[in-house]
Amino acid sequence: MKENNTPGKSNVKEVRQKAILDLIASEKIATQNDLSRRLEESGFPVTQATISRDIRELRLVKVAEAGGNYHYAVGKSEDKYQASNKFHSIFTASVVKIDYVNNMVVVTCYTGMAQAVCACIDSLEWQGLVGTIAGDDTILIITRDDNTAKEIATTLKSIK
Amino acid sequence: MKENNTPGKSNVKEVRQKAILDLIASEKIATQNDLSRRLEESGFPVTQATISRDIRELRLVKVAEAGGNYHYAVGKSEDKYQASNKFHSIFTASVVKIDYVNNMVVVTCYTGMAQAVCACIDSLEWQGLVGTIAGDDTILIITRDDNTAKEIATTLKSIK
DNA sequence: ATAAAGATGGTATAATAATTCAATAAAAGT
DNA sequence: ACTTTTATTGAATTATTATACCATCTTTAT
Repeated sequence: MKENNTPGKSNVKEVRQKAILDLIASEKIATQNDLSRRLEESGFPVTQATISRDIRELRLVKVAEAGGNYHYAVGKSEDKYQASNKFHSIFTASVVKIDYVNNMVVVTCYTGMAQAVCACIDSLEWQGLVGTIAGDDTILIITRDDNTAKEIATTLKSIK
Repeated sequence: MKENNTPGKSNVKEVRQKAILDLIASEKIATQNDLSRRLEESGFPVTQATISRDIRELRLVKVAEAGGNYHYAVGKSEDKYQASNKFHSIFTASVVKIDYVNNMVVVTCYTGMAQAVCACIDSLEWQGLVGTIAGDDTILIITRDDNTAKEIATTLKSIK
């Protein structure tokens, strides 16, 4: 396990991905090679392959604009996530236990926190997630299939 | 100039593009070739080139999902309904997510908004809609049959 | 009716993006 | 320390997507 949380570490990838977000926000980037060039100018010499992977992780999309040009942009769900960036702190502060069975995930929270945590989970717009119900201290997540439930549970556990 | 407004004409391209929107709303399409195959099954035999052009015109985007797969989706700015009517503003301001399974549609809203959104949906007097139940942030719509659920979900998504 | 102009879509190919494979380095476990 | 695991990345390659070019069809104008 690497778990690069070390405060003193440079964490190249994360910084580069922030730079990518800045770049696509401030100018029209049409291709990954364009992005590669601009990144190099900003001090991040990386190849197209790495950019492809960054774009996947950042959930960026390539949209057509009038006139037949294309540019990269942040996807729908990413906007909402940024709007409520408190996901992580609410989540870690409130979640007690995560378990799953069949196509359901049960998230146990401290009393009164389930609604807030559930809103956080909803904001992620998980694919394969059919719906969520939150009581006072428990959230039920219903997924499309058993495997998705497992994946969501695993991911939530990794956040916690 | 062609301007195919002729009422009696079939207008292949437009119908095909609607079919594309339906397809990407109801299943996960990863590549244009996938889409080509599914379209052919639906009675629209077209090549990848045409799909590339349709995707540009429809402003569709390819997004990454957790697990490293990709799928096509409608872009952010693809709102079709007029901004002025009450339904639209309440709906877009409150609805977070729409999904369906079997003969049920689940509409997820920001906390506290589900009742208001549900009233909007009820006001449409959808035929094939059996009943609705709204909690604080989730609406369950029960339909007569599976296909109606799909249709309602697709239409609601196109509004959002 | 014939011509001109625009639209549509296929074929082939160019351009772009995703992935496989291997190398390296950093962490974690023993 | 040393072995193992995991993360990150580039080079090369494969896969996917966009487009240049051409043919065909529809509409509009003459």
